[in-house]
Amino acid sequence: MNDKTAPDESAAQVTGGETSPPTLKTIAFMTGLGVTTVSRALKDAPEIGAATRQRVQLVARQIGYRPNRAGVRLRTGKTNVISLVLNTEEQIGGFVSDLIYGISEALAPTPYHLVVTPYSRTNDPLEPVRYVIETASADGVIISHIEPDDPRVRYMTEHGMPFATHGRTHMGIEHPFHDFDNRAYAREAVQKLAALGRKRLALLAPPSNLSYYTHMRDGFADALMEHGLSEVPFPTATVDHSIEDIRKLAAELLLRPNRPDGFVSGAGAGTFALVAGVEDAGFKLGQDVDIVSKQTSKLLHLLRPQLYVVNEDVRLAGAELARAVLGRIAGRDLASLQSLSQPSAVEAYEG
Amino acid sequence: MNDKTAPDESAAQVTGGETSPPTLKTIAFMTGLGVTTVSRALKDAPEIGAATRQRVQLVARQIGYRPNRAGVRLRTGKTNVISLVLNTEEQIGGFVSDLIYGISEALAPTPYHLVVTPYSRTNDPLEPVRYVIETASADGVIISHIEPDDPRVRYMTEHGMPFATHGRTHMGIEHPFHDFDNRAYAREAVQKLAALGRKRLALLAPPSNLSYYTHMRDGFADALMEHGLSEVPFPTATVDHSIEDIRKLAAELLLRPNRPDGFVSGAGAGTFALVAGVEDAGFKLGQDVDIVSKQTSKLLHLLRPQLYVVNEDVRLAGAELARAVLGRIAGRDLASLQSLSQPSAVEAYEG
DNA sequence: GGCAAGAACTGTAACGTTGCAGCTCGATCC
DNA sequence: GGATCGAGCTGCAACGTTACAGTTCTTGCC
Repeated sequence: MNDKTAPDESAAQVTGGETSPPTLKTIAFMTGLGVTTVSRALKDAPEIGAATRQRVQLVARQIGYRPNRAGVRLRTGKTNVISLVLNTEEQIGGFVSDLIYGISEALAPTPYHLVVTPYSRTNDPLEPVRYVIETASADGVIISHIEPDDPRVRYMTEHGMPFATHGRTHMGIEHPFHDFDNRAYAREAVQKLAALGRKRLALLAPPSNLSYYTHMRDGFADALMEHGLSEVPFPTATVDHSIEDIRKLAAELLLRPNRPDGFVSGAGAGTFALVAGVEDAGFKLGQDVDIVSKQTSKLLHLLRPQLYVVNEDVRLAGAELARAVLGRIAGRDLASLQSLSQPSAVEAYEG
Repeated sequence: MNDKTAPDESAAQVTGGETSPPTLKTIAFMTGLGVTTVSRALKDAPEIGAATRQRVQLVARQIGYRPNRAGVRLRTGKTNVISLVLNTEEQIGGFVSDLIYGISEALAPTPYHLVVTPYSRTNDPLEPVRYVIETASADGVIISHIEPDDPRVRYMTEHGMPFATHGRTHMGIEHPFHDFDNRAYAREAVQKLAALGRKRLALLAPPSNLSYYTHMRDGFADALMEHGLSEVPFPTATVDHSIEDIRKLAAELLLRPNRPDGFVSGAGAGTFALVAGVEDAGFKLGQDVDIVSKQTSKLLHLLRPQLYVVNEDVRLAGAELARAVLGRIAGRDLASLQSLSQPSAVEAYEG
């Protein structure tokens, strides 16, 4: 009956010898069915009888069948790959580690693999995204360092590539994202400093081209107004500057006549530099100056217990981003794929 | 002449319309050659005429031909993937980020993609390796957290899977690796403390099941002997313990009668905890106690300028590991695929 | 009894690539 | 002049999968 499938080396699967991984053909041979039937049965197609379906699935499970990724990919174009696009000149810190852990844990129970696609600042940030799309090497993409009008978002939208962004855009394109509410963070931070009696605050802001620069700035400005505080401009420094730069700039700022008595810091590593700068200038933390900082790892209170911290859970962000791209690929409703994580309350050291 | 290849939709490539990526067929049609010839010509096969070869390669370059990964993989089994196996319960810090940057930069000029394969401590560490081998989902593997007798190394060797390890084994199997010379580091660290007049040293060691535990311990012990110093056992703490644990244990240690006056620390994050513990116990860094620590990011001197540090370049390690697996895949000589990175000199703070 | 309908299954072809076994044709040899 | 050779090219088949277009066979209807 099975003139075609029977007499080839699939029989070897059963009779022993070299064990190459089972394929549909193996199962077809074992069950006496056609390859097509097996394929359909494994995907719960309705036109396959319930008994057959169960039988095939049982055999498949028993022999540890796993669809061949290359076969599926060649036939259907589905790669089962999510590409994480990373800037390899990322600032210091465990940020990226946690993001990757979060993503890969979320992908673990799915058939998706995580591929890291790097680019360096010298390259066009669009380059890796173009590569993924041109070579169709992933079903979905995750990007970070989002700008309000982000060319990558435009490009992927135009080319129908599902993606999720770690940060929000403001360009009239709706898309999946996850973001930390930096506006709320800045407000909380200012409120804390106000409660401590601080009057003249400076902001160690993100790079001004990124979306969350605006969010953080807005929250900062709003809260200043609300509490009747004034801002000491700290314009040239951003969390992306080198440690040495931030340190020097902070020290200089504190030696000016109208020195700040409080800082809001947008990133943990920047805070290390900020503290050093404050102390270089001869001021004492918790006495002359207070600092509220975000952190992604829990080291700041070991640096100086006088710091006030808000924790940002990047691992969670990774998991949310993974869920968001997968949801997009599955065609789920956009609203459920956009999430904003609220800052925890400002924490003082409790030793 | 070309009854088979000519009249299909490959023509559409040239005439415009929907642009699906070019394949061998496209080039075959454009050059008037057979698909096989084009394939051979692109790999510089000797049986293709020099003129034809150049012509084909020119056309391929012009239209931006890229081999279809799924096609190649299905046909040859070659995945062009390197899998990085990671423990998602990794200690804090940018360690993994840097490793990934190093690897992906080294892979960038090659056709290889980097896939991150996670596992958590609760799982069998062999599981991800088995997965990669059973599904043949990578051409090479990179693993870290190496044990002297590592089951993953044995497994991959037995199954002929190329790999490189971040750390050395001692099990009679030669394989590619990159390692930081933790023995030399510990010796340098002890020497520094001896020069500072310290007499009773404690070691914040790696987890005792890992290879570099032994290396660091040996270097530590050798140098103690050499300089006539004594060890204060600090047995329960390892760099993998939580920050709170290390902190508490360090404080306790310092309140014992025979307290240490110097520490050698095996990891940056551990040093944060160590410093806190020392200060909890009421001792002063640089006065009552000195600490020499490894670090992978440059934050320790901002934590306390009194610390002595040795830098470990993890990005370099990543690049070396990538080179090592690729070399193994290419069948290169083992000796050239094993590298040991020497610690930089101990650095004091220069503010 | 003949026929239509549908349930359950099937083979073929194709995705893009490469190993293999050819084929053609001009040059060389005896 | 016919056989031989090799350079240069070719089509076929296969890797594992799935869309598509059937093919059987049972069942129910008139």
